[in-house]
Amino acid sequence: MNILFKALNDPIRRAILEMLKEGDMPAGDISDRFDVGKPTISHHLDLLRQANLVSSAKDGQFVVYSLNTTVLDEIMKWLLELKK
Amino acid sequence: MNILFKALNDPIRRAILEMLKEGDMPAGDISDRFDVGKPTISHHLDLLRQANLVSSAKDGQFVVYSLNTTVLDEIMKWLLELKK
DNA sequence: TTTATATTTCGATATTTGTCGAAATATAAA
DNA sequence: TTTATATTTCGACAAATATCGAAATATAAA
Repeated sequence: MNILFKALNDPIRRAILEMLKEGDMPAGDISDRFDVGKPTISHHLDLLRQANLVSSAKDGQFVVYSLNTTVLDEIMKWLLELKK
Repeated sequence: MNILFKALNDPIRRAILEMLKEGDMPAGDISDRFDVGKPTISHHLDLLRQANLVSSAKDGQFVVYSLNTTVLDEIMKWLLELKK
């Protein structure tokens, strides 16, 4: 829960998730769309993976990232509980 | 959106929201339930108010805080969009 | 008016976080 | 095998954040 909110608490990471919604993407392509260095994006991707919001798979020299939305249910459940 | 996720990215602030779900509460009573100082809680309450997650009303010498769940819709909408 | 209680503001500090360039690792292409 | 491309790891640094004690502010009680 903690790590989930932490992962979502950054505009770049949220934008990455929105991008991955349109389809899987290698790290480099993700990086190209932001004005920060590759090591920074790599770090953001690492946090997203720790939160289980993305998964990654190696494809040749590329590392392809995919969105995983199932963990979002946890947050939604928490939010809905608060609204009850 | 940014400020909302930021406000939710702290276990104490989330616990405060859960407490306020059970009913309005003055700052002191909230503070009593945590192992951090009153200035710290005051700061957390300030962040929650900035995010519009709580409102406060003065009642004599007390400042009573109330939960405001309407802004949570914004997050839920964003989460649902991601799952589409 | 003086004293007590409730809360916030201020100033300082330790920790966390986002960022970078350089170096390391891994795979592909020449 | 050498060179090029993709990505991550490392080490460092600046900015943001959580926390505290002391002081300031506001209201209530004596």
